[in-house]
Amino acid sequence: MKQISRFSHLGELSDKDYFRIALSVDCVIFGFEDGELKVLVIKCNIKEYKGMWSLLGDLVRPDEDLDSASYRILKDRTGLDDVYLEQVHTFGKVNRHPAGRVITTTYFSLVNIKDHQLKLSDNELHWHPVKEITEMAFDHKNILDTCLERLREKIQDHPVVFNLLPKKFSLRELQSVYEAVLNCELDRRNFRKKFFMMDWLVDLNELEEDVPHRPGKLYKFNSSKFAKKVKKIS
Amino acid sequence: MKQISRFSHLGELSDKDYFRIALSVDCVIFGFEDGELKVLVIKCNIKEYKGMWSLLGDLVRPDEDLDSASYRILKDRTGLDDVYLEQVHTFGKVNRHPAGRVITTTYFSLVNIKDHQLKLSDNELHWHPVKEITEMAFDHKNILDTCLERLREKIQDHPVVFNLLPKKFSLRELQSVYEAVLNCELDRRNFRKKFFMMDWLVDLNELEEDVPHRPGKLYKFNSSKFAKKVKKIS
DNA sequence: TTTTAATGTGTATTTTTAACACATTATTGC
DNA sequence: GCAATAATGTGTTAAAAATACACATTAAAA
Repeated sequence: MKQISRFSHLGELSDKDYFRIALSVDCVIFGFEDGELKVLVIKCNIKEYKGMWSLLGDLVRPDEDLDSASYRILKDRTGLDDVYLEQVHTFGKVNRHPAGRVITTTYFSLVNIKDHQLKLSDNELHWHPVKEITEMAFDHKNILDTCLERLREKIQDHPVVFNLLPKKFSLRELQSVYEAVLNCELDRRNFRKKFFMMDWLVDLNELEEDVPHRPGKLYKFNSSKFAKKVKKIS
Repeated sequence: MKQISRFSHLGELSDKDYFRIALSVDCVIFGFEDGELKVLVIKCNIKEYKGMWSLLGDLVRPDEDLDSASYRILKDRTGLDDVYLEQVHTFGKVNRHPAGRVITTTYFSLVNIKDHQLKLSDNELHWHPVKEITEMAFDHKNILDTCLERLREKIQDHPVVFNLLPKKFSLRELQSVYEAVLNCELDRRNFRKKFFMMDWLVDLNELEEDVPHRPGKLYKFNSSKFAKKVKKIS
C-alpha cells in the first residue's frame, strides 16, 4: 500500500493507525409475499447478539468496488443476478460493532421472493415480515428503518416496485405492493388511473389463473417508456 | 483491535487484509455570495491532480464517529460551529484515489460565507462559483454534482437554505438563494405567497439598509414553527 | 422634481389530487 | 343449473395546489 499523501499533513497519526477501521456493506433485501413486505435476515451468532436477526453483510475486499461488494453479497445469498440495488447511508458510530471499529455502508435491494426459493435451504436465512421486526442485532433495526423510509420515498416517483413482483402481475398485486410498502390503503380507481397515465405498464391481454374469483388482466413493466415526469402515488 | 468475529467465515482472507482500506470524509461546503451559489475548495497538491480544485476532506480517525469527522473538518476549516451538515453518499470505486484504496463518505454543508471570512487567510482555500466548476481533482466533480442534486431536492420541502443567509434577510435575498441553487427563475408573487403560507418566516419589522433602491422588509427564520406539511417551491 | 428600480399585493386559470358508486365477470356452493 | 359471493373494471365531481399574470407604492438617484 502506497502512502496516502493527500493526507500527509496529519503528522500526528501514522498511516498504520488509519487502517484500523474496517469497512463493511449491509444489504436490506426486501421481498413481497402474502401481501406483506418482507426482509431477508439471518440469525446472528456473535455472543453479544446471539440469536437475534441481522442483515446480510460482509466486509469490503480491498480490491472490489463498494457497489460490487453489495452486489456480491446479494448474489451469494440469493443467487439472483439482475436485481435492484441502491445505496442508502453509511453508519459510522464508533461503537456500533462490539468486535471493533466497523463502518458500514448500507444498500437496499428489491427482489421477487419466488425467484430464488431454492437458495433458502440455509435455515439461518429467513424472510421476515418487516412490520413484525422490533429488534435486531447491532444497529440493524436503525438501518432497516432508514432503508424502508428511503424505499417509501423512492416508489413515489420511480418505477422500482416491479422488482418485487413476478414478470406478469395484476393491478391488484401491484396495488398490494404499494400498500404493503407504504403501510396504508389506497383508492383502487385513483391508483389504476395513475398507473395508466404514467405509461409504466404493458397490457399482456392475458388473465390471471388459479385465483378464487374473477381473474384480473395481467400486465408487465414497460421498461422502455420511463415517463420523465412522474407523479406521486396517492 | 479485536477480531471481527462476525465475518470469521471468510477464512480465505486474513483480518489484516481488510484493514487495507482507508476511510475518508469529504465535505461539499456551500455558500452564497453575489447572487451565486459557491463551494469551498482547496488547491490540490498531489502530483496526479496538481493545481486542481478539490473538496475539503480528511481521513476518519479510528476513535471518532463518521459524523464527527465531517464536523471536525468543517470546524477546522471554517471556524464555524453551528452548521447544517448532511450525509449524502459514499464513493468507493477501487481506483478513485491514486495513492491507494480510499473510500470516502461525503457530506454537504450550508454556511453563511460572511460569518467566517477571517479563516480564509489560507489562500489555498477559495470560494468558487458552482456553475463555473467543470473539472476537479479525483472524483470530486462527481461528488459535487451528487451533493448539489441532493441539495436541490432538499430545499424543496425542508427549511435549510436559511443557513446560507445572514440572520436577517429580505425576501429578495431568500428568493435569490433559491434561484441560485435551482438555477432557474421563480415568480416573485408565488414565491412570497408560499413562504408566508409555510410559516417559516418571522417579520422583524425592520428594513434593509444601504441598498440602492427601496429597502425591503427584513425577516428571520422561524425555527419554532416547522410546518409538518411542506410544499414544493415553484 | 422627475426618473428609475426595486418592493408589495390579488385574482383568474389550469392542473393535480381526492372522494366516491355501480355494473360486470368468473368462481363457489347449493 | 342457479344463486350468492367476491373480486374486477370504469367516470365524474369537488377540493386543493400550482401557475400565470399587472399595477400601485416607495425610496434612492439623477
